[in-house]
Amino acid sequence: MDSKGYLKHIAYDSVIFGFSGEKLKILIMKYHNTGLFALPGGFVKHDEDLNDAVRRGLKERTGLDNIYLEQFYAFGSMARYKPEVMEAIMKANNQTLDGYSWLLDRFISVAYYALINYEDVVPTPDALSDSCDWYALDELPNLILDHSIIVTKALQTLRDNLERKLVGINLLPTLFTMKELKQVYEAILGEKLHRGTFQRKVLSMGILKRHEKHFSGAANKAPFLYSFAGSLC
Amino acid sequence: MDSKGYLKHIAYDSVIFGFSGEKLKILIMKYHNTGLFALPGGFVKHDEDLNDAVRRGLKERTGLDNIYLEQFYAFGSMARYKPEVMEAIMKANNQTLDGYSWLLDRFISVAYYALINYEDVVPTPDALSDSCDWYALDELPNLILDHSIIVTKALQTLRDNLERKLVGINLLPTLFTMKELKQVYEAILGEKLHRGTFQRKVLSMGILKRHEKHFSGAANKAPFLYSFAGSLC
DNA sequence: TAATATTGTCTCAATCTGAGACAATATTAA
DNA sequence: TTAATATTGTCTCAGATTGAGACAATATTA
Repeated sequence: MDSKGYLKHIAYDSVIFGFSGEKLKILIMKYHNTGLFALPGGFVKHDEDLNDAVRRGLKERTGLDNIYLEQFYAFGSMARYKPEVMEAIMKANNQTLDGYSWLLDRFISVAYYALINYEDVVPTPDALSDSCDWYALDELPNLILDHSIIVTKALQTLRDNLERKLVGINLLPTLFTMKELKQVYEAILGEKLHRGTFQRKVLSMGILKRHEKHFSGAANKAPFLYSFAGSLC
Repeated sequence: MDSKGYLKHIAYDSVIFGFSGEKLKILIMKYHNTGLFALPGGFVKHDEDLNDAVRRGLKERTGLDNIYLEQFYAFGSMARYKPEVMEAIMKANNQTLDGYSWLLDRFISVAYYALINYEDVVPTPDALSDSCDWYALDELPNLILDHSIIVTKALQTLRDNLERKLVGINLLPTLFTMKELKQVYEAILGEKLHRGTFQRKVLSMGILKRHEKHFSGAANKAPFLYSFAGSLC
C-alpha cells in the first residue's frame, strides 16, 4: 500500500455553497506559493465509503456535521489529467515526491455539492493550502484543471433540483424570514421572483413552521420568522 | 502495469433500457456456470475517457454507436465490496487469478443508463458471460452486489429527466406513432396518461415532425407517423 | 352500406400562475 | 400625538395550463 491508505485514481471535489450579502458563494482553496486556486477535494480511504470520505473532508474544511450533500457527477475525461499541476503544488510545499508519486497519476473525480449555513462555518485550509475562503460565483478566480466546469455543473444541478425539493432552506439559519428565503432562490436561479407568488407557493407546500415576528428596528411591519418543519419542533 | 492497462478501483455499470411489448426492459448478463446475473459493466483504460469506456462497452454489447447515454451516480459504499463474487465468476471460467488479482480489489462503480431502439440491438455476451438478454423491469432475476439498487436509481433518474427533456424518443425507431410514444411514457412513469392531453402537450413542444400516415391494416383511422425533428429532415 | 375501433381535435371546467392592489403594521419625523 | 414611509401579508383577477370527456373523421370488416 504505497498510497498512504487511499484508493488510487479516485478523488472527490466539493462545491460548498453558502449565502451571504444576497449572493451565492463557494469555498475556494489557494495553494501555498503557487497562485493556484482549487475546489476543496480529497481522497478515499481503502476501507471508507465514498460518501463518508466527502463528509470527512467537509468536516475538516467547515467544522460542520450533518451537512446537506449531493453527488452530481463523476468527471473522468483525459483532458483533466495534468500531473504537472499537482507536481507544482507539491514542490511549492517543499514536499519531496517520495511516496507521493501516486498523486501524479490520473484521477477520476466524483463531484458533490453541499449547502450550508454561511454563518456557522470557519473555513479551514489543509496542509497544502494557505487559505480557504468564500468567493461569490461571479467573482471566482481562475481554477485549476476542470474545476470551473465542475462549478458550472454544480450550479446547474442545484437549479434543477430546486424545483423538486425545497433545498434552499439548507442555506439559511434555523430561523429566517420569507424575504431571506426568496433572496436565496433568486441567487440560485439568477432571476427576480414575484413576492406574492413566491410566498403563496412556498406556504402551500406546508413544510414551513411560522414563529413569532422578527423586529429588526426597521420602520415597517415586522415579518414573521419561519423554520423548516422537518427540523426541530 | 499489472491491471492489463485498466485503472484500478474504477468500474462502470450500465442500465441499458429498451422498449418492447409495451414494457421497459433492460439488458442483463449471466455468468458461465454460476447462476449469477449482473448489469453489463467494464473498466476504464489508462488513456481513455470515462465516457468513452462506457461507449466502447455499449458498442460491444449492443453493436450500436451514437447511443443516448447519461451518467447518473457513482456507487462507492463499502457494502458493495464482495471479492468472493468476482472470485466465483473467475473460477467458473477456469481462469487462474494470476495477473487478475486487481479484479478482487475494491471498486467504485460509475453508473450510466442508455436508451436504445430495441429492434436495432443484437445482445452479445462477453468472455465471462454465457448470455446477454432482455428482462422486463418487473421480471428481473436477482442481481449481484448492489446492481438492483443501481437499476432502481436509474429508473428514478430517467423519470425525473423525462419531465425536462423529451428523452423517451430514444427508445423508439426513427418513425413512430403518437400511441407508441405515449406507451413509452406510460412504461417509464408506471401510470396511464390521458390520450388527448398527452398529444396536445407533446405537439406543443414543436420538436416532432409529422410524416405520412401509417396503414397498419387495422379497421380504423390510420395514425400519423412522427420523427424527432432533431434527427434527419 | 353498416358496424366498429381508433385517431385528431375541440370544448369546458378546474386549477395554477403572474402581476398588481390594499390594508396592516413598525418606526421615524414633525 | 400625529403624519409619513417602507415593508409585509393577503387578496383579487385575468391569463395560461391541465384533466377529462365529446365528436367528427377515417380504415377496415361484415
